[in-house]
Amino acid sequence: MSKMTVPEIKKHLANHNIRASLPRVKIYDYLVTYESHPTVDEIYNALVDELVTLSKTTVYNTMDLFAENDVVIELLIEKNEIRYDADIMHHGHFKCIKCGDVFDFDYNLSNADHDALNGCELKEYHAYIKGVCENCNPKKH
Amino acid sequence: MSKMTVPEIKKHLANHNIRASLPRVKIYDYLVTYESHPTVDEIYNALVDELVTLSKTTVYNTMDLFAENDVVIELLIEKNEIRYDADIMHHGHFKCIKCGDVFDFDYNLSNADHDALNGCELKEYHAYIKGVCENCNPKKH
DNA sequence: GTCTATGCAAAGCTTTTGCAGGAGA
DNA sequence: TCTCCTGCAAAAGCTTTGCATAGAC
Repeated sequence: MSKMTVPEIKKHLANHNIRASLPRVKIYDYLVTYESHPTVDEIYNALVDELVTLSKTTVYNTMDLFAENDVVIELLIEKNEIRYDADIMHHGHFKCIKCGDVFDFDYNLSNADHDALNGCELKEYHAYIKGVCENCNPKKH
Repeated sequence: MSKMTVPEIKKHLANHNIRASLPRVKIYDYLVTYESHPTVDEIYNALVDELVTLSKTTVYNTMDLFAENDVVIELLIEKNEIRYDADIMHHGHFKCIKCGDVFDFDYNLSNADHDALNGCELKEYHAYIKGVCENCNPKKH
């Protein structure tokens, strides 16, 4: 059950100067459908059954292309691990250290007190919090 | 010119259940002296002239130990790159995409609007901003 | 003296690169 | 036809592991 139709995905990619191809459309579809902030490995494993000739090289190439063209954001939360988010709106990420799931949350870092950055040109805001989510929290009521 | 004396460093490490050794003291001294948020490679290269038998294995082991015992924070700003910060107080990092330098700035993510995290136990706050610093900004006055 | 840390060498992974074949315009 | 994309194989590079020696207490 996708959140975007294939023509919508094609148009969205074209708007970001990315030509459509089967791997690119399927990868983008996977990202917007599951919103699971997957790694390259997870994307590859999720799609290789359907796209039997898919290679990790293509997934790496595609994710780099998507990131360069602002179609996805690279999430750096755990070391030696890059996750991808197709929601490029300004938001934060919460990672549960028990179940490993990553949730979105709203915040506004640009309102924060960062006078030290006067004179700097700010381009990208990133924020994440680690902790224990409601489902994993034994204190939940 | 160090910001902490060797006895102070030894005591600080001991307070965090870390035994002193020459590599550990020198690495910690390097972190607090230069505040440059270095990578393992940069730490190794900076110290190997003085500690001629130093190995990267030791730097890796030491940084993992420091991170586990809350003596340093791991900064994940650029993919495939881990930087270390001996300032474990809650603060944000600004990385200049031109010169590559990383500066600290104050902020308070805990004041942010993140109702979505009600019920979650929040343990670590991380925030970073990328942009162009004052020195690299051609528009500076 | 005992236990722990160091550091060399080798292994293990992830990621990148080179390139030939194939798909799309 | 021409260009770009794909994906196999190999290379590269960072990080981890095993283990014998060295050092800390």
